[in-house]
Amino acid sequence: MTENTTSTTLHITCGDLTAAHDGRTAMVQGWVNSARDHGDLIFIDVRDRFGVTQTVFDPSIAPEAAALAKTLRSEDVIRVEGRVRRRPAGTENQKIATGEIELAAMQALVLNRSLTPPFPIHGDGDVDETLRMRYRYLDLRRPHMQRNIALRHRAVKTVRDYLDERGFLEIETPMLIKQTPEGARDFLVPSRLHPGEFYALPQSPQLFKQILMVAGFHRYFQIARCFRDEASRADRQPEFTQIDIEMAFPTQDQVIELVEGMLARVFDEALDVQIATPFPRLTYADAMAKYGVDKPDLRFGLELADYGAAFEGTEFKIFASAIAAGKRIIGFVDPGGAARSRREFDALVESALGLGAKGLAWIAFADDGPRSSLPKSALTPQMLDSLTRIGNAKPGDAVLLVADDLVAAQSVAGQLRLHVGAAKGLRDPKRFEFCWVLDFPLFERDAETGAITSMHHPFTAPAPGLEALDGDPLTVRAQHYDVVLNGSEIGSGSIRIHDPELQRRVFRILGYTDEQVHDRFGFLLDAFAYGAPPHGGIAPGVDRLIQMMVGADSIREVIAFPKNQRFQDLMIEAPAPVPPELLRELSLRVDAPRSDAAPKAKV
RNA sequence: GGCGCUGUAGCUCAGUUGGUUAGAGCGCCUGCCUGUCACGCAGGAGGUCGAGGGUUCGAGCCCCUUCAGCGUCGCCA
Repeated sequence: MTENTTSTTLHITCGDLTAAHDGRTAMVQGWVNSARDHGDLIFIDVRDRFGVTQTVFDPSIAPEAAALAKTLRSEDVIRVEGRVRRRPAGTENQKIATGEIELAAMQALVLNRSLTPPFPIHGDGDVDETLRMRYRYLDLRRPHMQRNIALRHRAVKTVRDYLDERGFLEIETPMLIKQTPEGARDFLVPSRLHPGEFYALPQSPQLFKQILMVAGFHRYFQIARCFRDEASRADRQPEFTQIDIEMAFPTQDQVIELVEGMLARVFDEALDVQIATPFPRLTYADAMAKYGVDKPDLRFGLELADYGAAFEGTEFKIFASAIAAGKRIIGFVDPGGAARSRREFDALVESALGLGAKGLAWIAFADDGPRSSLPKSALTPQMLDSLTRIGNAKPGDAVLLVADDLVAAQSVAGQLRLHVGAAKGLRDPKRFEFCWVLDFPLFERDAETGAITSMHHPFTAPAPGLEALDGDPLTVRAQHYDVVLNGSEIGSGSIRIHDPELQRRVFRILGYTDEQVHDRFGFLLDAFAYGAPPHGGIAPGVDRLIQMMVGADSIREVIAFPKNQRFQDLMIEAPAPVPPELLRELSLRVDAPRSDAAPKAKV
């Protein structure tokens, strides 16, 4: 048929063929989206990435083509050539961009037949995810996945343009690097040439991007694949992508402004959504006090407050003893909450217990007088007055309170805030509220071992005022910044340490021996000895950002070939055993149950 | 590793207190149909109720074990 195609035939995609081509001879190629056989008139909708074109087959005009059309089924791949014409008046389809015209088929060719797909391709109905993974090529053909992947492309393209315009160089860093004991579990790659030795896949290009600053590249970025062998989640995958950024001689504000501009442009160009800059900035302490988390969801208020003062001298024994024990009473105002029934409050209490609360106290300021989970005798007028003033509660509101150690109380109250906010429909996925969280502690104490560890990583520079390092390390602030969107951390960065002596001091505080430091980070300290510029950067995560932009429930919806919760690729069936010869070549012996003893999931 | 939810036709699901031959919509197959667009109409095929065991006269339903998927906690510098 190609031979028969004259030079005047327009080769065009299904999305591009419009009324502007009325009267022309044209050819479209694509998949059968749907077939409507009316006997002596057959409509075949041809679909490609760009749209759908209705082709019409009339046996009295093109009998061969019409006979072929009768055999077409969903997802067959076809080529149709004919004349473009306006649809008869009244039969236009307003729902699609190409609905004014149709292609009157003269010739048709089946390029490939398709089996009946295991799930519908047109339409975005729910399908079992195992099945979607197994047939990912069909899943990706579906409209919402095509949209998600295209939007991801547009967003990443915008990032590249934006950073290129600002003098950033895109530089690749190695995937085969050295295992270090810090952080997440590494994926290992055995070395054939060095029997018994292993590479690790990078958890991030952190050290390399700092080395690139020492190397004088000044501004670096990379759309970097990172690997972490930790448990999977709806918003986590064993391999994921970051926009890895590093700059020489930056101030914290410069990094922040760069990222704000980048995100604003990405939302504009990929989503046509305007976001306001600069983003609000909170300190870590403020975020914890007002929202109970270091990644606050600013789409709604319900801010936390310390209600301890209202219970000074209370007769309510639980709170009295909590206060005596130095615990805190943290909670928030639930607007209109006085309308909740007893049953609804009980459900809230259950939710709080599920979140780890020891209990939940509630006081409802109802029109006919206060109701409360507290004993009536405990509800003194002063207490009620004090309660309303602390959170600025109004008649008809309720106050929800948990008592615990500061950290636990904030955490539970913060989660309950999200729970109540979600129940009130305040977590609108179409709204995008960014903020920065600053002034993180540099160190924290490991809850299990009691050891001092880096809150983020050991290369983060402490805030100016180094004398603090000589005192209690836990009081030292970090030049660290997190960018947060709707309650999710979407990027984390810092000004780095560039002074080898300071870096050694931090390692010492973390309890590393000189030998450990030399073994793991010797090359970095060596590099710093040759004129390392002050530097810093950030690494926004691509997957979660795109997930939020498209409003998807899972990161897997914006990754072309994701893995399941057990890190399997169900399409290619990875991981898989390898032939014994390969293992021998790698000097490896497998000590695991035979793979046929525990058969893999088959779909 | 813990906990939770789910598993019934190719897909999405219903299935009452344990009781006749397990249903619906979509899809698939056959036929009819000249303006549909998720075309319509008529007919048809299609089931290891995730798997194994148990209780019972009788199990999709109850019990035990197990597998799988997802969610979540631990974990993720």
